[in-house]
Amino acid sequence: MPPQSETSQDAMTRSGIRLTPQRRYVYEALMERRDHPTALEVFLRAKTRMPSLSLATVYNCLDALTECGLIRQVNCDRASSRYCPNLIPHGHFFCKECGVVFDVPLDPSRETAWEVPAGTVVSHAEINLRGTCASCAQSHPTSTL
Amino acid sequence: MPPQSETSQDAMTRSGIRLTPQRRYVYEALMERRDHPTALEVFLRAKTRMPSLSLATVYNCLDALTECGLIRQVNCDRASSRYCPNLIPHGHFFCKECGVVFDVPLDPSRETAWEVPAGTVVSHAEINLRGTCASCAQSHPTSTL
DNA sequence: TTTAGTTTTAGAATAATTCTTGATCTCAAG
DNA sequence: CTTGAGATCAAGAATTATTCTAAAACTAAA
Repeated sequence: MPPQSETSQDAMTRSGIRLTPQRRYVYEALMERRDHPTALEVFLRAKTRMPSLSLATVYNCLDALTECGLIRQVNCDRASSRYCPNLIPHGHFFCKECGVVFDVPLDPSRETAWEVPAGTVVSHAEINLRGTCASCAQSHPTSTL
Repeated sequence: MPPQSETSQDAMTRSGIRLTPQRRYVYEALMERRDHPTALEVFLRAKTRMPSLSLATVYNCLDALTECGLIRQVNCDRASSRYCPNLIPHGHFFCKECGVVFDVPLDPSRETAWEVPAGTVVSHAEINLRGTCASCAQSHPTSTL
């Protein structure tokens, strides 16, 4: 895990991959808003700054950035993968109504929340919540009893 | 949520969809082993009993069964969806080496493991663990220090 | 500079899933 | 019993996100 103070350059050097202009633009496109864009959305954002950029390169760059731990890939069901620059461990909430995705802080005691057989090595935990976000729930009189 | 004593017939009637022969074969193909088959694997299993069955119908049936709450769809990254007849709330572990998928019991205290904004309605929580299963970890001398 | 390895690009290919269409089935009303 | 509306099924086409391929461009080291 990269320490919070590490620069993106550091993280990539450590992983043995180069911080090319394309990778920098892709990373910046992801950092420029605190949302969870798809590869296509990242492509459209980054393309304004580097018109020669291709979608295949965006996929390559997102893979490279994910592999060196600078960003995270986020999946919900079989929808397009989304990408998240928040490296602090957290879960994700997906609103069924409006499609919004937001980070969900985790209680540090969550380590005890599951039991795996002895000898199992858990390297990554993914927590996805689905439901209705506060603003969508409000415009729905369904649960107002 | 269907009570544990409810038959599959009951669950489908309650949901207003019919328990057709195709849906029954698909459901039985899933129940016949305690694993997590893909739609294609379910198709191959069920086809031995009903050779006229088509893959599109298996997808339809799995959707119908998922919607009426008789089975669960399980996703890991962007791999094919898998299906799980275990209705007790639980997570899933995915082995990166051998691809095995198994159920992970959850600690009942997990409800407090995340914090969503006030007004958010969480209808479903998905917990996916990735790593190395016990038998793969054993054949790897990597963590033997 | 050569050279080997990495990266980018464009477009083709892949694969899981969904869609479309017409046939078939089911159930309830007449 | 018929009949008709709606649900379901099958086959294959279509979709779509993603990966692959091959050639060009780039980079860093010898």
